[in-house]
Amino acid sequence: MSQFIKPRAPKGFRDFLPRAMLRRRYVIGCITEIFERFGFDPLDTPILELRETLFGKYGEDAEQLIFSAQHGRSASEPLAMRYDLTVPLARVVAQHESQLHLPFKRYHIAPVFRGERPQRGRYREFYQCDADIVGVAGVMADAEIVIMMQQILSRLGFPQFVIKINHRRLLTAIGAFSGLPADQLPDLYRSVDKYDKLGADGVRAELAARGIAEDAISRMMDLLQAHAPGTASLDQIEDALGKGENGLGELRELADLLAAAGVPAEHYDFDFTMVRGLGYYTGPIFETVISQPNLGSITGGGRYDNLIGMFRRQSLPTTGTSFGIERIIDLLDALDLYPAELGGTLVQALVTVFGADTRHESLRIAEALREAGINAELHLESRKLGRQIAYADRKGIPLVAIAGSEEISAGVVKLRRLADGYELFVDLEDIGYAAQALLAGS
RNA sequence: GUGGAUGUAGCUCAACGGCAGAGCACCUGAUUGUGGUUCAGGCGGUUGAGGGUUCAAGUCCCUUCAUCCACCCCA
Repeated sequence: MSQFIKPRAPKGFRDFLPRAMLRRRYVIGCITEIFERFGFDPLDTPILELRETLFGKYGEDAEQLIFSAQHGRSASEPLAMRYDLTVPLARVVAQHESQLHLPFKRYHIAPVFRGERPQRGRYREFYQCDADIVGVAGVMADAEIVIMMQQILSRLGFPQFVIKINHRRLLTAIGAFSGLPADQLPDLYRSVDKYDKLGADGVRAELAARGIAEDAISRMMDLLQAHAPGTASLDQIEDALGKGENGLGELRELADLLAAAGVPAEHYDFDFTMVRGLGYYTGPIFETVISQPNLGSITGGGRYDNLIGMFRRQSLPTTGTSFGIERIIDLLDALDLYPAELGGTLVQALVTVFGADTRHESLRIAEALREAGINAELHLESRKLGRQIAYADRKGIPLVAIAGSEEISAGVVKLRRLADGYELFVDLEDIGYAAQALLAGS
């Protein structure tokens, strides 16, 4: 035993066996389909970026989680593994702008890496599914992102979900209104973000612990907790803050557009206690939380108009969202929301082999099935028939094609459907059609 | 990074400081051309690793590694 290396993936990194892979492919397929339906085109970028591309974008804490990736003998270019897909997007836009047409709408589904301590729903390598619109400053772009989020979450079959919407400028305005110094805004964000977990009193306590004045706390808590159906909560805030560059106008416009697009009112909600952690957001922000099994947020996004300016003289307005497919998959697992036909294998038919004298015929059967578009696996060893059928059964292959000496001398193939044991004989030239019919359940 | 819990067969878990076990899975046969049920048999372990206490350690102590949970942070 000790001569073997203990088989183990690195901490926070996972293998995906076929059954899990099929589920991932299903989820990614649903999301991709709707991204494309909304006019987004695919983009991919290297897993490694120059260290200087990533650093200075995420904040000090996050930077400590970036994996560096050095090759032993070429230390000339300091490299790091990508931490998200947003900074690579900004780099690509700045680098290839002559080849892109604005507005640039791209989606990007790829693994990213963070050196966090792993936990359920949190890994060191995980996929992000991002869709972003570069070059549009107006709320139409934000509205399209939210409309698309709503369609994807519905498509995945979540019975109930709420997209929380807030606005970064509104949070800033509330802070200013309450008399909070600008340099304490990050403290405000961090504490308010825990509202769901700590409750109003917990947030008050934490703000106080951060050294924020009592009267400022109570003034802003009243505003942050404003909650009323539809745009009524916006009215409450406006009564206190008045009109101005506080994001309220954009949120009203957003509500108007969502309603016009037919987004059901129960699927979105203005929630002034929702804060996105990342510092680069500048406008409307979005987040979806599903609370049944609590795995944290499954989507996150918003407007970040200044990020591209890190790579380019003039920035470009950008808005977008990210789907956390690892958590979505964990939720679909828990709620069992996969379509029934999603099994453990893609193989639709197993072609049995009796022995050396019949294997030519088995090869021809497999080929006939494949020509008919059926995923056919040829049994590569001539074990006894019961073993071969048992193999198909355990693997979840629905059909077995049998051609022993009896069938061969009669010029036919026997097809057996394992679900109900139904069998029929067909000519080789009809096998594709017959197999299709059996798979369809007739 | 901080705190807590847990590591025994491929998997889920038992075993008072006293011979390491069960269920499931796997393999073989009953059934030489028919799976899922049943029956019989079989394979499978340096109890995560290292050290200590003891006549004796899976069990107690220390160290270390890993996993899970909470915090921090996030998808």
